Amino acid sequence: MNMSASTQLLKAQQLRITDMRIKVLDLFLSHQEALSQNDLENSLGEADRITLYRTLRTFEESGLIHKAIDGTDKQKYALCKHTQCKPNQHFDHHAHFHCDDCGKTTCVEEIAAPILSPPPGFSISKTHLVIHGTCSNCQVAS
Amino acid sequence: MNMSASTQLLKAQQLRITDMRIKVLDLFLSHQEALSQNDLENSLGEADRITLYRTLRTFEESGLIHKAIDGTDKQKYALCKHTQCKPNQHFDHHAHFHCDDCGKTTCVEEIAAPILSPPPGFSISKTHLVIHGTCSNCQVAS
DNA sequence: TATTTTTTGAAACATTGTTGCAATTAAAAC
DNA sequence: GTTTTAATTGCAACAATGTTTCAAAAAATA
Repeated sequence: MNMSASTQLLKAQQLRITDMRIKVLDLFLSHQEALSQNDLENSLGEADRITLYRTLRTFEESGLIHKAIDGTDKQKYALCKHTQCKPNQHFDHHAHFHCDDCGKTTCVEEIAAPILSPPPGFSISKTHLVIHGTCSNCQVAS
Repeated sequence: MNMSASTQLLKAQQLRITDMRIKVLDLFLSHQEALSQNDLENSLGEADRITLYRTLRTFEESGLIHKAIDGTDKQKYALCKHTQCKPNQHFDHHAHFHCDDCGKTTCVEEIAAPILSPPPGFSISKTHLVIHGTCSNCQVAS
């Protein structure tokens, strides 16, 4: 029996294999851009909103996905490079690009968030770099 | 008759002087950190939620305040250096610091968001730099 | 002070975040 | 392949936030 990619990922994180988790993970695997809870709900049909919410939290805690901060008021998530991220310990230092046109947010692995020296008295745990602009898709369209 | 700082600011932006606007602007003037709609509601007492919401939108459009992106799902706003920002044209390039401990978000004028060259096909309108960590206040406390 | 234009406040509704709990299901044990 | 055990789900319920419409109230102007 060959396991799907999503099943394998779940196994590797020692998470129970459930329908919702497979469906959600499949969606992340098949999408380039970061997905919001709403995006996922739309794709999933009539899945339970609360279960989805908890699934996302579980995935984030296990290091499967990370928040893609893009300056909007909607939380979006993207797949982690799962080889690096561990439970409660993320290693996603790349920038996120948010298109003002289509609203999609994507990871930009090529650009890293800068490493800063904290001002006196402060300590820094993580820096995020958010880029706003127009993506190549929308650039062409206009 | 001497005009208050908030009245002057409103006048300069050609906004009508109303109670709500003065109160909200006074709050921004007297706080270091960025304020969320909820923060403001708490300080304002029983002000109308919808009016506050619209006041913030108006202020942002006129260039009085800007969104302080901090990676949380709550929108927060901070005063602009009003000499630079104009309606629909912001010049706030500084980083924002978010304290994981107390949750406060502050502008870090000393640190600027990096200027990046866009990947082929993309265009960049603005970059945001968000710093997470512990502020000097909370550092001492722990 | 009267007129005009903007702003406010209420009602109403959608979306999102969040918890508690009983029913269900997955994994482990037998 | 059942049974047991432990985690997950789905529902109810609630709080916070975002957003529009429209008549009433207030601010600026004449």
